[in-house]
Amino acid sequence: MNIQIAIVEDQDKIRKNLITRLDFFDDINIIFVAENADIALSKLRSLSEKNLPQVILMDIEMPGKTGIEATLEIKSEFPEIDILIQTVFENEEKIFQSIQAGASGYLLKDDPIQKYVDAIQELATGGAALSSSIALKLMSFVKSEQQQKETKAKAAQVEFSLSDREIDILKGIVDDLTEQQLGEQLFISPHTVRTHIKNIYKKLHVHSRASAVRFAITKGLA
Amino acid sequence: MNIQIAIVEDQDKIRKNLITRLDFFDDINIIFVAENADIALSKLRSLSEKNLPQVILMDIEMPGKTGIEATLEIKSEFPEIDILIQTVFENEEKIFQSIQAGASGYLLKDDPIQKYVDAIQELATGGAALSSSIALKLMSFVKSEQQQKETKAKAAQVEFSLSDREIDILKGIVDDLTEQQLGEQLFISPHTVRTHIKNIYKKLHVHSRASAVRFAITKGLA
DNA sequence: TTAAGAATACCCTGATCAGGGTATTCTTTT
DNA sequence: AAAAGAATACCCTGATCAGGGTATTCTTAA
Repeated sequence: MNIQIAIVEDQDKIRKNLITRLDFFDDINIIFVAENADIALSKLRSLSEKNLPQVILMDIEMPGKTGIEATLEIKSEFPEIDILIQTVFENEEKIFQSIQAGASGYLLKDDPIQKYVDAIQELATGGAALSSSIALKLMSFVKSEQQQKETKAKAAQVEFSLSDREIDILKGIVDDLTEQQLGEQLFISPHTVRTHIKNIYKKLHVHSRASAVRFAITKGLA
Repeated sequence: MNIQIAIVEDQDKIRKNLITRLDFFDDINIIFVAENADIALSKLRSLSEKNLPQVILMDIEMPGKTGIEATLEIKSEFPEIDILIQTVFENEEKIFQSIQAGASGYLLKDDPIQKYVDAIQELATGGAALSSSIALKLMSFVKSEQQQKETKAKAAQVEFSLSDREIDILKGIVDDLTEQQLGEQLFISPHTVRTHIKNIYKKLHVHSRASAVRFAITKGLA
């Protein structure tokens, strides 16, 4: 099948290189090339809907509007166009920003041209495309997103050296139990609960249940 | 470069199919094949460290231990082995579980064999490999993960119909201000603060600052 | 235009909390 | 054997909170 694409890239050399290498593939038609985001946008606006590119190859580092800003704008005006970000740097921050902005893929500039072609084809058929190192970063993000919560809790406990018993008490505070109720639940005197709470406050440098709850939840101890 | 792999797959047909198709590639050596997780584990244990496979192709749907459980076990015993999950279903839940368990890649069984080879090579060189539809799911997860946080806060405010002023008060509670302090900060009488707090409690069905803080933070209002 | 909601303000009372002590027992570490 | 930390328990006092009212003003929506 034939895929219409556009290229947005400020550097002459890279742009020309891309064109010649992609031109080699018969099923990929480069319908326009722009050297910055604004030119790209005005070209897009001048096209009739049925002549729009399906995929835009977008450089991330550009003078003026960055590829991320351009992606945001293009996606809001032309949501059906898939954007394939290309960059030389594996900057984690930028990767997430691009995804946020609505990019459908992320390639590194030293990926072989076949990768580009594969990626373009996958985007055109409704998938996403990621360089393997980018995929790795994404996966570790997803992985840590969960694990961090678990690991973090123990780290916080160690950092503030709360004892196991104090964690019990802290959880009770988060659950909004009175000293009385906590005592009953843990089979200790409410006086003891009070003592524990005082010690917890000292360790966490807080002076109220409200801030203890805030601490516990934000540190993942709840 | 030569890559040593192993295959864990319960279905005879698929297993044989994989073997013949992968055998075609000279730089991929299948050093063993197992029909379930336990057999795979014992084979791994019988090998000396330098003869371990670099990559294991793991079916996710298997009788007995699932591919996810197997991945967890293998990764804890042999962390340096990369695991490439393969499945027929694009089950979101399973994808995340696999990543959690430590898988380095995720393929669909109808991906062409070249994808398998590419994926194996990328894993062997330290990257990750994802089918394009899986990549898409991952990206939307990452995307929504951020956006949800923003959207959620307003949704919660609407859901519990807290007024803007009540949100001010709620934030003060999270910041551990007394009624007195809150009054000074918002230029209103502490009595008024009290009234607002009572109304907030009624709307949120809570009866203390601690639970209000918990609510505010977990709903993203803080 | 009338009702409802939001923001303001005040009163009262009992409950709970916060912070200050002190003390005993047990385990663990030095 | 001594010191330190953790868990237990009790006392006291002033501060703050929670929940129950009532009331006025203003805006917005029915």
